[in-house]
Amino acid sequence: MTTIRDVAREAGVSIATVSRVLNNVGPVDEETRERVRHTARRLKYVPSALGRSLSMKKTDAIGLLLPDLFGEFFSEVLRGSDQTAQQAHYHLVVSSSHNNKEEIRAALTMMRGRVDGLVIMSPHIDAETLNENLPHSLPVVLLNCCVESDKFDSLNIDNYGGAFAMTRHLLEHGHRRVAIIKGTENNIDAAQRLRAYCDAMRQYGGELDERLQASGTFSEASGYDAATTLLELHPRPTAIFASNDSMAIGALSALRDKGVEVPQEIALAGFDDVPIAAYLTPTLTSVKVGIHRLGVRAIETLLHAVRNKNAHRKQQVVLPTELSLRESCGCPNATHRT
Amino acid sequence: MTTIRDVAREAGVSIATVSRVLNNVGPVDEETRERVRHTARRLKYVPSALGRSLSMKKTDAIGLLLPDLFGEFFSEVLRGSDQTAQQAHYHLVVSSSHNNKEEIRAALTMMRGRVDGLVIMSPHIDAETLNENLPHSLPVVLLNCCVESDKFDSLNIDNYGGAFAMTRHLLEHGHRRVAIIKGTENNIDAAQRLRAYCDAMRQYGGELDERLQASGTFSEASGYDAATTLLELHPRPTAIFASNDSMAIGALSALRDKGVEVPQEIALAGFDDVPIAAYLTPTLTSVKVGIHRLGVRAIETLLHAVRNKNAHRKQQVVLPTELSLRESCGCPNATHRT
DNA sequence: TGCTATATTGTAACCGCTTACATCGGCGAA
DNA sequence: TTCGCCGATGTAAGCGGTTACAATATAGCA
Repeated sequence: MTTIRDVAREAGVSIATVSRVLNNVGPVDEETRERVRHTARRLKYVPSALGRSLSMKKTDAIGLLLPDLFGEFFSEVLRGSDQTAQQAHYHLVVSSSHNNKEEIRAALTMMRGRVDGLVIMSPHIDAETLNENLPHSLPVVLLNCCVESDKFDSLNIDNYGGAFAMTRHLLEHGHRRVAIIKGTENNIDAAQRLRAYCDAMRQYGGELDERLQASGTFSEASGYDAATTLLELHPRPTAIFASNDSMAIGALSALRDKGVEVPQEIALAGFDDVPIAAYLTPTLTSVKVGIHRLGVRAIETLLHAVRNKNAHRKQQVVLPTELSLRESCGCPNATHRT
Repeated sequence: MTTIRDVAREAGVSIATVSRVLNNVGPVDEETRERVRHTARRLKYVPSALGRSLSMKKTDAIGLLLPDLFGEFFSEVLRGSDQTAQQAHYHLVVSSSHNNKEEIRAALTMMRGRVDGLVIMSPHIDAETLNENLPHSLPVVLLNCCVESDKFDSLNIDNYGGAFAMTRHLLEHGHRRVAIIKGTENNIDAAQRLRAYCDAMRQYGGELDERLQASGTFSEASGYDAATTLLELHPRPTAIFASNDSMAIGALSALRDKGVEVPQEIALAGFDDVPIAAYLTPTLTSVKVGIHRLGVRAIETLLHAVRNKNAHRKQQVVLPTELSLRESCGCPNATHRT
């Protein structure tokens, strides 16, 4: 692999001159410039990002830590992030499936020195672990983490607001036995959504019954199983609120297999509003989060921190949600495809 | 940020000793070892990946170039890749939306020196561009690229075989007017699938009619539109083969909106067999590619190349496909959920 | 002609790490 | 005792860049 020294030798100049030419900095004689350019091209020279990073103390890369990569949710976050990072000429170093502190710790140290900043999406992390494993100077954006600290920028989905609004919406359809398919145990999103569901049920005359709270793990399969379980109840719930769209899709499948009409016999709603929600049969009512935008915002926030060398005032933002009302909840004038 | 020098100074040893302790290499007195370890911990020292990479000439990172990040297909490839890379203690540097040569070129040089190897998934790249922009020594695995060269490891989906089998399957259901929703123009996968469709139609008594070949771009929306167009034909097609699952999902949605029963009035099949295919209504018949496995294989192949310093014999592999027969094609004993 | 300002280029230090080689005691064998 | 060996540690040369500073040449000007 050709280095800057090879180019310098071939062009008969010093490495400083080569560097100057290639970075368009400092005065260089036009003829020399041309000669260096030509030599570099001839030798197919490409500067090593590594050497540059080391001496410039910046890597032009940012790390993205995700708990998982399964399903449309993460894929959308990633898409938004990649797009935004790329526009700013940054690279994305992705790392997923960090489901406990130890894995997170390992990932954090692995990223060390490799990236200029970090977007962390981890329902399991706490402020202490972060402080212990991150240099104070490294810009970090927490995405949907349950860390309450004004030392970090954070972006959170309004889980409570969204779930509350959706539960209330279902209740306003006249349902009283509204079931919920819960998300993964100990998951902060899952917990907040569940709490909102309970509060709304209590507040708007829903029938609060523990048996209406089925367990799930945010996967299609768990949604399928949960719905199957719920169908065995007497009396059956008349509406099901799945804590995310994947489980709603699984539930939908189960209901269909059992010959239950949605929304006529049982209404259904999800959370996240993934792109395919609008293409399901029936179209799926969901809590719109703006996942792609979430990724975009995360990177934007991080880049801002990077540019200010992390000396800026940290912001804790809660992104509002809205309801995407479609057929599955029984809305008469459902928006079909948005 | 503390460096190895800080630790050395604090511990009263040379940087060489610190390095030896931290890497468990060479003989070090037990007491010294303990002292260094303790100092490192006290100073919260974490070796910089950058410095290490530069001197070791390896980055422990591999690059993944994707054409896009939209939908479950890429998300699954990525998931398989990440999982495999992580197990081998490698990082993934992801970069997407490279839709023309220039963007690819840019991405290739950006990756330069940053990664130990590259997985390239690009329907648009050609061997020449690759050779010109990559050092000969850099291990590369081509994923679904239309490059015919024994200079590169490559992994290809058996587009032709899969599409041929699916078209044939639809014809064997008794359909003669089988329509296809084509993929993005100039896309190699799209072209191969179309060719197989035509061949199968010709060979097994299908009605070869250009109007049965609707345009699409691999997105749900384009599938929706294509199906809408196809429904206006007289006579209508009795089966639709979408070139990927996203378009099949869009088509399904369109058919339902028009009150067309699937599979009774029109049979439907997709390609890729994304995870949710088994959860749709009706469950979607598709060509199973094993997307996750594709990502796994790509990384495995690449790591093999990395370990052999790219001096191994390159292999061109075509991954077989199989049919996942479910309800949407009208199969009586459809596999429901696999 | 001598002096200074300026344009161009080179020298070398540094970024943080690994590692080949040198150094230095201490110990067993001749 | 003396020599060679070995274990423990330090020294310094890279890895591939950037850049402050020095050096040189050239031109402008008094």
